[in-house]
Amino acid sequence: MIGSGALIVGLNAVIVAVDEDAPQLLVVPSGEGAPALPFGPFDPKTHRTFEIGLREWVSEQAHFQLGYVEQLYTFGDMGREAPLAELTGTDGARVISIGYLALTPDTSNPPEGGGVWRDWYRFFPWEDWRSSEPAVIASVIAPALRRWADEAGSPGKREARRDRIRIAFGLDGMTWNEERVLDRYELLYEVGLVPEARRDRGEADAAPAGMGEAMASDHRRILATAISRLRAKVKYRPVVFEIMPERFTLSHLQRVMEAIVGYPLHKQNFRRALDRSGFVEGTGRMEARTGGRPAELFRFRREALREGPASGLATPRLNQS
Amino acid sequence: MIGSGALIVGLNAVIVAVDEDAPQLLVVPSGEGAPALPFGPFDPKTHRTFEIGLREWVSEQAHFQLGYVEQLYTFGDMGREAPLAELTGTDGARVISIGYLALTPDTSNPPEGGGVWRDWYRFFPWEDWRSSEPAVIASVIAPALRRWADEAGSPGKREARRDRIRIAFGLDGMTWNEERVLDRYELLYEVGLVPEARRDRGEADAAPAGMGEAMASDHRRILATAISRLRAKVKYRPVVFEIMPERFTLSHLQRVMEAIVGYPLHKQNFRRALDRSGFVEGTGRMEARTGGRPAELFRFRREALREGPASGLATPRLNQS
DNA sequence: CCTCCTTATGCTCAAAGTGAGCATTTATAG
DNA sequence: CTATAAATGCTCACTTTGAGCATAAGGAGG
Repeated sequence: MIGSGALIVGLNAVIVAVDEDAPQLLVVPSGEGAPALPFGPFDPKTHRTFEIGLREWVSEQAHFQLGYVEQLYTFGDMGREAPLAELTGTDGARVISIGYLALTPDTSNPPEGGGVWRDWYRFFPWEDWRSSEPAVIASVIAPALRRWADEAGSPGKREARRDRIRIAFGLDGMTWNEERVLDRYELLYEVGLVPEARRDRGEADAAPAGMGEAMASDHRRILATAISRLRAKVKYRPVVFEIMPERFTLSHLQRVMEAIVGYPLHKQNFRRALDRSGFVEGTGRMEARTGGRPAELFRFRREALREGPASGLATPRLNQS
Repeated sequence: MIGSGALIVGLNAVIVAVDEDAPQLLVVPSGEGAPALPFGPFDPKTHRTFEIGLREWVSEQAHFQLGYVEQLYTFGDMGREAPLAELTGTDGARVISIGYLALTPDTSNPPEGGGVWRDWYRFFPWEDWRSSEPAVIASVIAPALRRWADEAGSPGKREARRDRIRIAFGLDGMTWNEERVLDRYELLYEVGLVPEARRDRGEADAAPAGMGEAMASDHRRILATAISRLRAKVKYRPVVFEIMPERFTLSHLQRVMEAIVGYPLHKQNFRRALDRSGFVEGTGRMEARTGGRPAELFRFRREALREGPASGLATPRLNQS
């Protein structure tokens, strides 16, 4: 039973690293089998700030030191308790959780405590447009969404649904906006295309295949929020360098950016913009294992932050194929 | 187990409207005299979501219907309780507050319940660069900050402080970045230049004059967060129209944008960009009371949201004077 | 050593977008 | 009828983008 409004605040961390080709996410096993985001309670008595609390239990639980950390959003919709109860052992109380995004350059360090690194596109297959439009969209998502739009009660609602679909997934001539990760997930959830939706409604039948791996509770929603934020942020603040090693080649940096934004970049134009930004400087050293001409190793110029109105990196989309 | 420290979640609303020349903020009186943001507790038993809770008590307290609402940030640093206790009558418990930004077009509606509309630059005089660089910066802020930098223990720290100052206030050749409202407020707080800093530290001596009106608790920090967010957001999402009336002249729209971003815009270029964006369309009707040639009344084209990758309005800065 | 393949880097060109400012039009106030 | 105040129109030089072609420098295979 809910006491006199018992409230528990949980802290959720979306911990991201990028391993050349795949954006990696730290997940921990949960009771129900579905992976979960690292989760820890906020203790009002001992934690002076949320961030301190977060760093503390992440270092305890995952033996992992967080670097860059940023608050995402506070989730508190009713109905999240049931699935959360198992995770936290806090039956009955209202749980609200504050999501955080953390970036780290090291995936080498396999976190202890049961956590594992997982490609985030495993949870969002429709978000990876690097090689081409993900097949699930045409084969599963678009048809199911259109069916849902057709089922709407009135012609007005039908149009509203169609618009939402067009905007979220860039269908019918609209361009794909990679930042709408959360919009897309919420739409899929509402339409019942992701396993979590069926689970939360207590429905027995399974969601269609190919819709990504489910996560515990509403963690996939939190992850979607994190991806949206990160995809937007790399463009207006040089946060990518938080997940780059000390030295890197420009191709490596490009692959990391592509892994994040989810689409291929035009190499020459990416470099030109990078060059103008002044964010990187050559070290003179070379990386030989490229399989072709050796590439120069670059380094992030921290001073650049003090020079201009620190923006992010350009992401010139590569068109065609 | 989870610390059983009592936790209370409060909801704070930064409710903004723009009255032609001044961005208006809804404030309520607080016990200590300093104005406060409308504040209400989140009731875990009856409020299904935060937003519902927020709308509910705003409509109860201020007899005011909120339109556009967006979550800002969750504040929970320890040390906010003392000043908050008076406001909320919740002594002893740890209070965390979730800040929301709400936009509304109507200031005509003078809110009941003791709330009043106040120009937000009253609380942030140094943020208003519309007519010229605010005098306080050169007369009070810059000298005090430089003094603070000079007092640093080591040369390294001194440089770090100087950098922070340069970046936050755009001094020494750096350009003023209007979005760093929160950075600036936090710097001023840390240095002790705003009344709240002295109050929170229990110091008796007053902060320098001209540093804006203090607010209750950490409300000025929340307001700074809101301004930062809004200034950034108008540029990448057409949220301005949430505070515009149904019909408006382009000059009116420009004045509202200027009120928000805090600097003057280049009229012709602003219009050209607006025109290209397709966000507005002429209605054919005219507004006569301009004091010069009558201006056409325009209207927001909601459909525009469905056409492009909905961005915001351009803010071409007007240089010189 | 020579040739082919692969990835890194350089450079060019046209189209689009920006920053500044001059020029016209249409009211209102003497 | 004239001076003023805004609203609108339009130009021009300069940057920034979008697309691609061209060259350079390793390794692998003959």
